[in-house]
Amino acid sequence: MGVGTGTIVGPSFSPLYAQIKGLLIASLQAGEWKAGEAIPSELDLAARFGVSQGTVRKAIDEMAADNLLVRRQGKGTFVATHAEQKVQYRFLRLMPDEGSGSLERQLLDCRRLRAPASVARQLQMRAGDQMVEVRRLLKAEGKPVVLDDICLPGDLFKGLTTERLNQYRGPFYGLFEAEFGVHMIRAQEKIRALPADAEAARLLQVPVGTPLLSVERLSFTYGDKPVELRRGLYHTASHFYRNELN
Amino acid sequence: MGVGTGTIVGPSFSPLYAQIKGLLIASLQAGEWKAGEAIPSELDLAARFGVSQGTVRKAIDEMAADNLLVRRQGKGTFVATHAEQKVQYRFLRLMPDEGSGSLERQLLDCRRLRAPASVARQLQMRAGDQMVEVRRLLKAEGKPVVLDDICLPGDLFKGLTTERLNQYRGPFYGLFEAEFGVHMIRAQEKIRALPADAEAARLLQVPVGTPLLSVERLSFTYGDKPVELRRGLYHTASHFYRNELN
DNA sequence: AAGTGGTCTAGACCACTCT
DNA sequence: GAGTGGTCTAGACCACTTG
Repeated sequence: MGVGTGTIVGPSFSPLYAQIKGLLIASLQAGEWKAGEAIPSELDLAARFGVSQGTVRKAIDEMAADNLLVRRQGKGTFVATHAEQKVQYRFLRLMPDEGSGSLERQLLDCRRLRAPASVARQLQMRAGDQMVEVRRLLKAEGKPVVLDDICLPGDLFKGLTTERLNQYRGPFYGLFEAEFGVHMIRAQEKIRALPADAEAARLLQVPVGTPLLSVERLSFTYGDKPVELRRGLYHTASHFYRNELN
Repeated sequence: MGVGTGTIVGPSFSPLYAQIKGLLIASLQAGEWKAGEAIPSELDLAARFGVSQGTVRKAIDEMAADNLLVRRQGKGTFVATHAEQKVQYRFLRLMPDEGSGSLERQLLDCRRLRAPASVARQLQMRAGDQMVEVRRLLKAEGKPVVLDDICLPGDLFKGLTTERLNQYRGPFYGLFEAEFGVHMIRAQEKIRALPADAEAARLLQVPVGTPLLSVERLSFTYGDKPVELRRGLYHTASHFYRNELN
């Protein structure tokens, strides 16, 4: 196996289960198991890595806590996916004041362009590299609620077109997994209150100057690689952003 | 011990470690160990409950993940507290665009009144029961950034006065633990964008109508009992609300 | 019945803190 | 050196799913 207790000078200690976790993440990253598929059983993995079941278990436990894997008793352990009913819209915190609140999608725009410096920096690209920009509305009962502006690295999303986006049922992140092999596993958001400018006011059908929630999201895939920069404007008259603090 | 595998009709199964966890939470709630104190060692608890160390371990692991306890290798396991440097402002997600961003507190008001119906309902009190209302500003480099309006049940916070609040160093939640034995362990927030009304505009020193982040927080103590309703108005010109999605 | 994840145990040893 | 939490093992048995 080649485990050891860490490097001579290094961060002093890396337990076996953490190393197993690293190997499993590398396999996910390499696409050895695809989104929604089962990974090998704990006993199989224990045999493969030459450790006990308990050690594999602890590695998988952490990955399940990180939402990288999903355990299902009696069935197996599966690669987490955004394309299933249960966790759909995992990253969307918008809730309606009343009602269930299913949202319709309306695509506004999808085009390729050169990344401006500010976007390139956050996505760790070079300024001028190709990127894809998608703009869309989310509507609740016909009324626009969210205006999204999504920036993606061009090299990872080569075949992305308006048609592909319109064909696909379910959230974008499901499409990104299935068609481009890009899994969003983590994101950070910066939230502010801003007045609607002319364009946002027109698209969201509110007066210019209406306070909107500005949600700037940077999403990461395996290895903390940033792969999406998204700016949402939320009209919070009959919806709110829900957050749980622990 | 009286463990068993659950009731005849009930939710079909309750593992030992979950029962241990329940007993430990009950002890916390009863005040057997106070905020910041050490609880007994894993071996002591295993002996007390008549189970193996591993079972106690799993119970404590979950409670540490829930931020109820803090493990410190070589020292022991401690009751989590809001009154220590490391996790200070655990529930405050406001970040400055640049700089470190230490905040000064300015108390505006602290008075007792009868709870209006809307507040009473959320705090599970009866309308007309006594409550305490605290209002305060948070300032960064002299400029007001947050206007908080805090509602607390009167019966739990009997001796709470302007003086006590002003004397105490550190976050309110530290005071609440030390003086009133009330631990906030979880909260949910509803966030909207709203225009500043006349009073908010005056206190936050912004023009009337300026978009503000409205953060409505309901905080819970052990047993999912709501014990604080807080409404914050955040001026997000040079600060933002930070959120991590997993 | 076979295979999966889930629980529980008992014991060994390691890493860290304090005295 | 003694006491604490942290890791790892091996094995038994339970709960759940599928054939």
